Parts: sequence; C-alpha cells; structure tokens
Amino acid sequence: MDTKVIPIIRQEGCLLLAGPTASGKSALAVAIAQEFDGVIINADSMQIYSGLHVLTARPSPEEEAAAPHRLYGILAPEDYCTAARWRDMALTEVESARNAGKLPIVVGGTGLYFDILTKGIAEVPKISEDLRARLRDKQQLEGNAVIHAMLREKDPAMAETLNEGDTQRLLRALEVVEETGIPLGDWHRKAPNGPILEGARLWLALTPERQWLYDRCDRRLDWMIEFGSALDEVRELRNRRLDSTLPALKALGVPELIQFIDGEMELEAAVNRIKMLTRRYSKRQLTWVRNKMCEAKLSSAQDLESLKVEFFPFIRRFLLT
RNA sequence: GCCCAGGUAGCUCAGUUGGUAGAGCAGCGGACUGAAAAUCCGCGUGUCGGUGGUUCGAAUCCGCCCCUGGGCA
Repeated sequence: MDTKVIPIIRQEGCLLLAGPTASGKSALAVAIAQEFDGVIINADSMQIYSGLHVLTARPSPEEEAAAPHRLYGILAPEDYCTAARWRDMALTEVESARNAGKLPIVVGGTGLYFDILTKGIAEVPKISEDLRARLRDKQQLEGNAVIHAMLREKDPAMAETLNEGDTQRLLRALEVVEETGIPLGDWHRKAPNGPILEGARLWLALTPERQWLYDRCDRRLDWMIEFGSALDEVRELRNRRLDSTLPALKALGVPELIQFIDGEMELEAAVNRIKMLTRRYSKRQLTWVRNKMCEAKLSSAQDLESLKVEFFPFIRRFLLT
C-alpha cells in the first residue's frame, strides 16, 4: 500500500535512530524517510566533517539522492563541532523539517549527541579559545599530573572524581573553573539545560549480534581501502598538515593510515589495528545503547527487510497516535 | 621408522626443589554534561594434549598414546 498517503497526524513527532557503526542505520534511515516522507538528520560526530566521505562511512551518493540528508560533511576538518553546537544545528534542522511537513529522523552513533538533544546540557559560558589553547599546550608539554594538580587546587571536588589519565575531562573541568570561577560540577547542578528536542519522540535502536557486526566492520574497512577512496581521502587530509588533535584527525583509521602513507607502518598492520579499534568503538556504542537508551525499541535484525517489518508498524502507529 | 624440541587462556608465552596456574596482547563489562569515532575505569575468561602410574598432593616425576615443528633416514 502507498503509505505516503497516511497523514502525519503527530506533526510535532520525531524519530531517533541509534546504533553501532555498520549496523545498517543509514540504509534503514533511507527506507524510513521514503516510506514516511522524512528528512534524515545526522547525529554522528565524524560524518559531520567534509573530506572523509568513505572512511567515516557516510551515506553513499545514491543514498543521499534517495532522501534528504542534513548535517553531513558540513564542517571543514579544521573546524570542530562541540556537542552543543551540533544540538543547535540539529534542532534547527528538526524545526525546518517539521515546517516543511516532513518527519525528522535523527540518525547516528554518537551517544552524547542523543543525550544532549533529549536531556539537555548545562549552559556553561563559552570558554575563550586562548585559554583552551593554553591549557592544551600545557597538558601536551607537562602532562596530566600537572593539569590534575591545578584542578585539585581550583576544583578539588571535580579533581577527586576524575582519573589522572582522563585528559579530556581534566582539561574541560579546568578551563571551566579558570574561565568562570565556578566549578564545573556547580554548573551541572545549577545551570539551566538550554534548548532540547520538544515534541513526541520515537526511539529506535539497532543492537546486532556481536560477531556479525564485527565481520561487517572488517569487510567494510577492507572495501574502503581496496575499492573506496579511503587512502586518497586520508592522503589529502594529511597533506593539509592540520593539527593532529583536531577531531577529524582522530576519526577511526586516520592516524594509522597517515602512518602508513608516511611509511611508518605496513598497510596490513594499519588495517588490522583499525579493525581492532573499530570493534572497541562499536562495543562502546552498544554499551551506550543498552544502558542509556532504555526508551528505545531495539532490534537485532540483520537485514533491511527484517528491520522494516519490525519497525514500520511501530512508526506508523506512532505517527497516527 | 628413528632422534630432538614443543603441546598451559582466543594468540604469544611464563610457571622456582611437586602444594589444582599468571603476564602481555586480544576479548568482555562499565562510565560518559561543550573537540565523544574522544577520554577513562574495571574484569583472567583454563579438561595445563590424552591416559595410566608414583605421591597426602602432579602443569611439574615416570610409562604409553595423540598432535605440531625441526633433524636423520
């Protein structure tokens, strides 16, 4: 039946589709968008950057042509996207989809983004780039122990909860207390959460069987290297000599492939290492889905048709409620 | 066929003079409030090749068998 004639009664509705890398989200999103007249909005922290189309497994040109896609490849690799920045862009896209009478479908694998989109994040004032750069340099030169000691002095409570090895959180906590004079924990408790996604949501999440997923990740990487242009992408990125701490330079596979290009690692060793890192990553994603997305309707189906059979009636009911 | 060297965790290996075993890597579990494909925390997961014997007690000593390398024929 032509389900496009089903009127979307729930005008303010939104779909959230999460799952680990290579679980089949992109194809399912396209199928949903076609069936229910939707707009696909990216919730992946790496696919947002341009330049790594193949390596970050962005939707193919065919998929992008089959349904509207938003927030893919929109930032330069020398830029960086914070979680809140993504949220603001995503909310804008959700709104314009709704205004156009279309169903927003937020799709991705970045758990934090979904969290912040639906539960919010404390509105901490913007930290000056100067300060951030200064602290980053200090950490690189003098190590975490120094950063941890500084934090213990200015924000003992937060220093207590953080491990000394946790570079990223140490820097964040320190820059906030230095810039604002207020400990990050206080901000979390007292600051308002800022805008979040309003309206009814339907959570869908993919939790495929582990071995199947790992095999798929492996084969996908082999394909990216052999038949895709992953190496060309990385070569081009490398030739721009960007700061290696930028997010896009930390996309899975980039550091290893740069090492290969520079002759510091054999291709096979690089590929094996990327496969391992990808497995670990997908495991973390599954942990997030299992433990934080408890509202989600889960499926471990391994092919598009089964996913459609499981999810479509659900979505239809949601839209007609 | 004979002679060596080995068979211990998924892999590579350690294991004192006999006291039911431990490292690295892999793996698994968890956390996640502004660079999150990031960053961190926790966890040995085992028919010690098999079988019989010696012994209070065997990964460890002895016999036989199986398997894998290497050598000699």
